[in-house]
Amino acid sequence: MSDDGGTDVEDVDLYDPYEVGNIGGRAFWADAVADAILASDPDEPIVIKGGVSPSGVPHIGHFNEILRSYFVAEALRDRGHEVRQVFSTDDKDPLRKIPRTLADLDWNVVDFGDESVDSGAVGQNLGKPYTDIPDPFGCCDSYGAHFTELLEQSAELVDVPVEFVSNTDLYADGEFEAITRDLLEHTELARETLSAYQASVGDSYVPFTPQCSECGLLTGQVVDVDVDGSTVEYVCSDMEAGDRTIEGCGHEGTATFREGKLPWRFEWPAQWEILGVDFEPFGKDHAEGSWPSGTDIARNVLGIEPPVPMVYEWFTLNGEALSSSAGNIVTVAEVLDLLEPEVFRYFFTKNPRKQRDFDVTTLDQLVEEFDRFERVFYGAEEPRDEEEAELVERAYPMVTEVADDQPIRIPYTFAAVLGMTDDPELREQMARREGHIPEDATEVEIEAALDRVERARRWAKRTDNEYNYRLAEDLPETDFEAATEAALDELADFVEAGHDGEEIQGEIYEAAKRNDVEVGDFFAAGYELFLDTDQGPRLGPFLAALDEQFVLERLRRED
RNA sequence: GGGCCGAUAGCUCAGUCUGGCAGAGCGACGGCCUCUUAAGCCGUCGGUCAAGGGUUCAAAUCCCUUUCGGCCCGCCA
Repeated sequence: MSDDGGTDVEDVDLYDPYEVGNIGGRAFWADAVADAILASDPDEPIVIKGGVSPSGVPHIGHFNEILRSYFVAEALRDRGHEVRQVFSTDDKDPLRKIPRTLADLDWNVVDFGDESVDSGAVGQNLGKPYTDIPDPFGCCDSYGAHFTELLEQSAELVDVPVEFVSNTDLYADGEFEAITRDLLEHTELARETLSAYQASVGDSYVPFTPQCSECGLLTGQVVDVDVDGSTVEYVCSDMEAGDRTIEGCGHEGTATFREGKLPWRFEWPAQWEILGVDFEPFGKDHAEGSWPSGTDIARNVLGIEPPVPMVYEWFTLNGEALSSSAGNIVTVAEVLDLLEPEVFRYFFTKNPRKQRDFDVTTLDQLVEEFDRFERVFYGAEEPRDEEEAELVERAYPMVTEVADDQPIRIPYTFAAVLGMTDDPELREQMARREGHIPEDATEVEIEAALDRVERARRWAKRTDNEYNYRLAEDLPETDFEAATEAALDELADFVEAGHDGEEIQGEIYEAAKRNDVEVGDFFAAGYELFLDTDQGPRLGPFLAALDEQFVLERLRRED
C-alpha cells in the first residue's frame, strides 16, 4: 500500500524534531518526513498543522508553516492517504508590543505612524487578544482578523489549500473547555511537569489566564478554582511584556473557562488534542523550548501522543535576520511581484535544516536553479546524479502542474533586459532573435514565457543592477569623432538596405574597420545611442529587432 | 554559564544519515562562430570542505576541542 520502501525508520526517534526529515534513503526531505509520520501509525485523515500569531505583516518566514507542511501533505497524498492541512491563527494571544510596520489588505506596507493607521486603536489595547483589538485600518472585525486575512491571502497566492482555524473561535466554542477543566483539576501535576522546563513556575502557578471582564486584558491572576461550576476567581494583575509592564486594573472577578486562555506551553499540546494533529513543523526557537515541555505535557498531563515534529531553520533576508519590528521583511506579495509562484515554492523544496538567505539581489540565481530543475524534469538536461533525478521526479509535480510540453522559460536576466522596452511585439522579437522562443511556439506559450519579463523588470529596477536598462526614448547627448559618425551613417545605409541581425552584426565590424574606428569604441557608440550606456546586448540582432525607422533615425542622430 | 542547529569554489547550492577520486549551475578566464559586447558552442581556472586534533587502509562525512552565524535555557509566542 502506502509504503514504497527505501527508508529505514526503525532506529529513528519519531519525536526528535532534529531527526525527523533527516532520514536516509530519500532524495526529498518531505518523503522522509512522510515515512516518519506513517511509522507513527496515524488515523485518517492525517492532520498536518501549522500556525502563527497574526501579530503583523506576514513575511516569507511564515511560509515555512504553510509550504513545508504542504510538501509533506502532498508526499502523503501521493501515497494514497487522506490529509487535512490546517493552520491555526493564534489570535487569542495578547498584543505585547507596538509593531513598527503594518500592511493594508492590498499589501501596502506602512509605518505604524502613517496617517492611514489608527495608532490609538492599537496603542491603547496592549495586553488584549488580537481579536479584541480594533482593526487599525478599519476594514476588518479586529486586528487579528486583519492579519489573519493577510495570512489567508498568502496561502492563496502560492496556491496552497489550507483550512484556517481561529484559536479565539476554538475558545469561544468551548473546544478548550474540557482540557482546561482537566488542567485545573490537576494543577499540581501540570505545575510539576512544566516546572522542569520553566524555572519561574512556582506554587502559585495556575495553567489558565482569565481575561479581565473590566479592562479586557489577559492579565487575570487566578486565586480560586470552581471546577464543578467551570469558573475561576481572579484578580486583574500586572503582566510583564518584554521590557515593559502591562498594568492590570485590579478588578476582582469571575471568569468561565471560555473567558481566558491557556498559557502557550499548555495551549499548544491542547491544540494537538483538539485538532487531532499528527504532524507539525516549527522553527528552531520552538525546538529547544516549547517542544520538550509540550511532549511531556501531552503524554503525562493530557495523556495523548504528540504529533511527529520537524524543525526548520530560519531564513535571513539579504543577510539580516527577518524582523517585523526592525522592518527587515519582504512580503509574499512583494516576492510574487518578482518571482513566479512555482519558483517561490521551489525555494521551499530545499533542505529545511540549512540556514538560508533569501537575497533579493541574487534572485536570478534562484530562478536559474529552478529552470534547471524544470529542464531536468522534462528530460532536457541530465541530472547530476541519481539523487537529483529522484528529487526532481518527486518534487517537481508538487511545485507546479506538469504540462504536456515543457514550458518555455526566458532566462531571468535576459527577461530583465527585455524589460527595457514596453512593446510586447519588440520583446517577443528580441527573445526570438536570441533563440529563447522556438519557431513553433504557440501564442499561449509565448504569452506565458513573456510573463516573466514584468517580474524580472521589477527586480532589475528594485535592485538597480546591471540589467536595469531602458531604451533611450530621446536621442542621448553624444560627442562622436567624425570617423565614428561616418561609420554610423554607413551602418544606417546597410540596415536600410535590408539585412538580418547576423549580417548587421558583421557590418558593425566592417564599418568600424573601414573608418579606422576601434571596434570596441564603435560598439560603445551604438550602445550610447540606443541605451545611453556603453554596453548592452549583442548589437546586430538587437538592432534588427527594433523598429527599422527608429533605428535609422537614431543611427543618423536625428531627433 | 548550560544545551541545540548551521558553515563545502567568487555567488547559489548538492554531497554528510550509510566513510571510498571534491561536485553542479552561474560568474571569471581562454578559444570558436567573417565578430571582445548580456546569445550559442568548446575549453580552462577556481577548494585548508570554518580551524585544530583523534579513529580508520581510507574522513567533507564518525569522535573531541575551538571559531563564527543563529536559536533555546526569563516573560511571551
